[in-house]
Amino acid sequence: MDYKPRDFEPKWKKYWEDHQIYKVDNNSEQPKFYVLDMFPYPSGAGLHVGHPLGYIASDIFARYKRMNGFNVLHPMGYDAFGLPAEQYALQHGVHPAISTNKNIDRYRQQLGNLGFSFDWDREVRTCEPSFYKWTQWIFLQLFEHFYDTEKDKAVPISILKEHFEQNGSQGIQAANSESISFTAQEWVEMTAKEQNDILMNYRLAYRKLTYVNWCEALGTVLANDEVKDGVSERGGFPVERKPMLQWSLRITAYAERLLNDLQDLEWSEAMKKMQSNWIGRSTGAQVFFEIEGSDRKIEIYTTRPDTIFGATFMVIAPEHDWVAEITTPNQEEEISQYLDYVKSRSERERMSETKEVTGAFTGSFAINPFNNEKIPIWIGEYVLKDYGTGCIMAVPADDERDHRFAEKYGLRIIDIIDKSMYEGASIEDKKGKMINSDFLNGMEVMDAIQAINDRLEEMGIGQPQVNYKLRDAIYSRQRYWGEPFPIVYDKDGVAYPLDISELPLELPDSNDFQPASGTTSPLGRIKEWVNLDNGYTRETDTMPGFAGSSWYFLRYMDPKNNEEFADQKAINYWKDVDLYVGGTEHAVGHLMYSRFWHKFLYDKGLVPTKEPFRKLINQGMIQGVIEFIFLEKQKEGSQYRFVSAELKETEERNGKEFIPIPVLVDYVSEYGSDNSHLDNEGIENFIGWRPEYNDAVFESPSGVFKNGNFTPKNGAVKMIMTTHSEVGKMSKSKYNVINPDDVVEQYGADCFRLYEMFLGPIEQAKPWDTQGIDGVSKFLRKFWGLFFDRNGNWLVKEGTPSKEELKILHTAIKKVSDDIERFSFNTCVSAFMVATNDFKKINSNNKLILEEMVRLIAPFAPHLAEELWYKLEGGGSVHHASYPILNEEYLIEDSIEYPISINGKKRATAEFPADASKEDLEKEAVANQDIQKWLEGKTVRKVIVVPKRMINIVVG
RNA sequence: GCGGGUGUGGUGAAAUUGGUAGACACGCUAGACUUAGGAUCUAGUGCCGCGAGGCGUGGGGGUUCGAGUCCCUCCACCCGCACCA
Repeated sequence: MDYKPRDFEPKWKKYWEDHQIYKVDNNSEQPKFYVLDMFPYPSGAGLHVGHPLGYIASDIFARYKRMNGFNVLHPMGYDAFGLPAEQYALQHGVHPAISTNKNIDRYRQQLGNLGFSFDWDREVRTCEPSFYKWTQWIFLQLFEHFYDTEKDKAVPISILKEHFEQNGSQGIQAANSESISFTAQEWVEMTAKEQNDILMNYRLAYRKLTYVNWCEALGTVLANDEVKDGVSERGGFPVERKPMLQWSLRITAYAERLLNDLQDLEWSEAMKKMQSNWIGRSTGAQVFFEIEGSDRKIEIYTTRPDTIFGATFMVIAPEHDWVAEITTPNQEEEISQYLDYVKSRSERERMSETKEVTGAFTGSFAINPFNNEKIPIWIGEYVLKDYGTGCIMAVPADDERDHRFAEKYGLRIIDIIDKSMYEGASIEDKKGKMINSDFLNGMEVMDAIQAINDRLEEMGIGQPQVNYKLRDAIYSRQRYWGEPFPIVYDKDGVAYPLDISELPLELPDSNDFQPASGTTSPLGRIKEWVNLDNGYTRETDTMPGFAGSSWYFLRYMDPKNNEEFADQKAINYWKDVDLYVGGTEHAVGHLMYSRFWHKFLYDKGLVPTKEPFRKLINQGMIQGVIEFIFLEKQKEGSQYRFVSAELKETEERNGKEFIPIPVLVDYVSEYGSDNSHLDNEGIENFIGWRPEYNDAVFESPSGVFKNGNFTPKNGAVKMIMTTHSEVGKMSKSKYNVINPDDVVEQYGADCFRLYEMFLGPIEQAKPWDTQGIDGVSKFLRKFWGLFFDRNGNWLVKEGTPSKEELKILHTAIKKVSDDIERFSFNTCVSAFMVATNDFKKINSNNKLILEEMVRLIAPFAPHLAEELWYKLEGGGSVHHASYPILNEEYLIEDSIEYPISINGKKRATAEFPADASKEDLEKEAVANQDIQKWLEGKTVRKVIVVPKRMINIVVG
């Protein structure tokens, strides 16, 4: 009987489901282990072979831990709200709820195909009211808290109110958007609206007029991490900066903790670096400058306060609040022209054209507090409104951008640092001796920074300050498909939270979910939902895609709870995620927000750990091969002409232009190789798929193909239309998606699992290669062949295993266990191959040995293992059996083959008893026949013996 | 520009603490079996060389009895960030 996975894989899937083999209990005496995958967006394209890579790895690990006596939480769910799901729904003209559910069903079926050990009873969907009730609830908790910078934790807003009533803003230590001061008396006399506005300045979830990333094409604002290179991450649409009244989360309050706690995480250095760069901590100083003819002082932030004597001008951001105020009448024209220019530029242009500095003079001057010199104040695009104070003192001698600006506008440059004693030091290195700097002269830069900071504080015009690049997270989206905000407004616009009894606030059903091109959200159009009987109105924006994913991992612990986001007992049992597997693309989005929410819940005593994800593994992308043929650029109405890759090369040199057209990989022969091409049949298929090219001419060195007729050249027997291959992301638009279902259909789920692992290290990107899978399939048949001969006869024999059999087995146990622990799954697979080959060689069919082998392979090939376990044991599930235990005794060798080297080059090998003494080995090695001829005429100076490893003879 | 990573046969890769480089596969070559082969089995397969032997982990240099592994330096590619004051 041959290995036929199709015969038994479905049977066991059903068995596992019927018998709830993977059900997880929260009440267990066993130690816990939480293995989590980043849950997928159920997009319309379905899963491709890249998605399961991480799921397979985590499933193997979960199964391994389970067999080792852990109570393993290994759940799966769907990140079903947010832009991708909604864009799909819009494109296909169906309601997002319907398309999302359809996509989920497809994902569920595809995932089910692969034999994962998920406890499906714990499935979560972020778009279900029972789930987002608690997303809304956590949002309200954020709304009801502020960040106490003294206690360094979140504290209820009621405490803040009490403080204001008694002391006003005096002595308040809280993270805020801007510093405000008022007395207790003033507070008490304020209207509800005024008080509310002040509280908004402190809430962890707050509403404020901010410059946001507005994406017209998507009809919504986006968070910073959703914008890449000035365009939206989803769809690549232009993004502009625009002031809007939006909800934000005060993640910046947690910046320091988010940075510091990275240190204890078992994440890759790259991942930690990405996060710490995103947080972007810098230390410097805040300095106030007087403005000539005004009693206001302008605040700047600098990391180089020591260079203040070289500050010959100031630059403030064009969006800075004070621009109008400090612009003098005769500069108004110029400034307003410049502002128009800035406005006309897209975010994209602003980011890509950074070499050219631009600006305009406001006409005002600041006063250098140390020498009373007048410093002209300019506005310039290169100063960002969001960072620091939106205003800098420019030191052209010590900053490249300031230098360019000064050169362009003819501003003064004063050298303030002598770097002559530091060869190769760059303009921005903090090295050198201060010159032209009054009381700082002669000091080293680092000392000067200290000295000037002290002086600033003495004079009361500044102080050391820490700054972060991290921005608060914009939390409003002007879209339909998201969690509604549990917020209502009175007629003054004061925001009130809904009571928990009113949660979930369900998303109203509507077929009018198109995003508006202006700034109103689709929900705003549902008047009966927005307007309440008491005259209050609802918030019409929805929450962003990252809302649900910021806490979903906690919900799996107790997914059906309707009283709490999860039962405290469950949370205290499962605590945190021990192993989290997912892609690097979430480095600064999801992973940052989750850590932030988790820390907030930690402050509230609702979770027992500071960090949600202890260990993180980033699976590499499985890339697809994209195949192109080339369409000649042509005049309107003329015939389509395609050429092969070679022809394109030559014709391009003659000035012709071509457009690469992707071809379905199914039509390409030998795809991914140097010889990838379309043959006659391939071209017919291509035309069938793209009928608009029905009459096109196809040309290659092998001939011409047109209307089904092939005219050969150079004696060719068929059309060879060479394609151009590229390796890239698998995507529907590139027609290079491989569906795991097809692979499972052909080879079986176990083979698919094993092959994806065998492909290479889990963290590495690698192209999908259709050829290699045969090797794994062959291995599975060989493994099966240890149990059955080709006629289906049972080969397994009872008896005492031989020493040799035990050695092969335990070598495999050691290798596989060690390699699972270090997430080296590709080498596990090769260890199985080695063991199988070895057993085959000695015709081993011992039952005790094979039982162990079946348990060893169970996490990798769960169906095969279950089938063989059933044949061996007659019942029970191998997945409830224990993992094989290594007995080192079986690995001990009687004799060892030593390599013998001369001056480090291997010249011979020889077998010696394992317990041979160093002296004997030395003597024997030198006496070795093969070695002797190398020693002729040489003197042996030294012999190095590393027991059980090697022998090296040093000659001179 | 800054930060991180990678570089090993024709290909995917292995080598866990400095100790036989290329395990395990794919591919390729030859052979066996077979009505057939895109099935199976056997042998071979880093490169150069008939051979003895030499060379070999991106290049160059160093430490060491011994370096893919450690140090210095240069190069290439990939990823992330990028006017952050």
